[in-house]
Amino acid sequence: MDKRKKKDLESKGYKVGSVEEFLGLSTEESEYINLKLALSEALAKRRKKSNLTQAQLAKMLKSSQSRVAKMEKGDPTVSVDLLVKSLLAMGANKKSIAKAII
Amino acid sequence: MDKRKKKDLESKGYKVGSVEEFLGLSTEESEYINLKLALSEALAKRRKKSNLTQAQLAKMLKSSQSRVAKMEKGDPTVSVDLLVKSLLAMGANKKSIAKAII
DNA sequence: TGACAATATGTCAGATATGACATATTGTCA
DNA sequence: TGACAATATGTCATATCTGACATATTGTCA
Repeated sequence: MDKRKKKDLESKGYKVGSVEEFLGLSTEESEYINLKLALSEALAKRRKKSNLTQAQLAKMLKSSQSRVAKMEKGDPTVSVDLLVKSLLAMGANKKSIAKAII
Repeated sequence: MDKRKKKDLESKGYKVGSVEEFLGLSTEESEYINLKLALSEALAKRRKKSNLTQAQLAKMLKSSQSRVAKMEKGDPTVSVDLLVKSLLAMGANKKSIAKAII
């Protein structure tokens, strides 16, 4: 993770640890964020493929447009749980989720 | 998902929808539970491979023995988020997580 | 350009997950 | 068997996530 990337993430609202930690190890953090972003993208892709607006999808998921937007943006207030449940609700299965993550 | 399985899950504290829903479709629910159980098992396996007790792992994760036990049991109060974060903290990467899910 | 649809961002009350603790159960071995 | 280690279960205050709403920004097309 380079400085550019860090700024990107911070601008999205992530706290990316202290400078020491950041310059040191913690692939752990970046792997987590990466995994989430992979799911986010999979969700957006699936929605677009289905020709749905965020508002329409939100209704299907019994959620709200704003939360769908946050999901697709990888907002830090969105959990992996919510992403996974949403993907499953859209017809994804374990296998396709695993594929999206790799 | 057969009746046996349902009872299993219910005995673990899951509410598996109404009878109608249960007898009908909702692969969605079972896929979610399945995915969680896959991560649970991966976690337990990894811990045992590392010859750690739940208490030792809990310390590493800044969690508690009881929560680790719940993670490994696939307790419904444990989120996919926590499972993923824990696996990453134990040295897993996206790829190995994806593999565990499939 | 303006007008309208779609998406993004900020905030918050209520819902859910979390670590921690107590305690119960199970496993192991002398 | 008893004693001790490991794991499981129940509960709760606090932390985090969620849907909902308001509103801002961006996209599109006549």
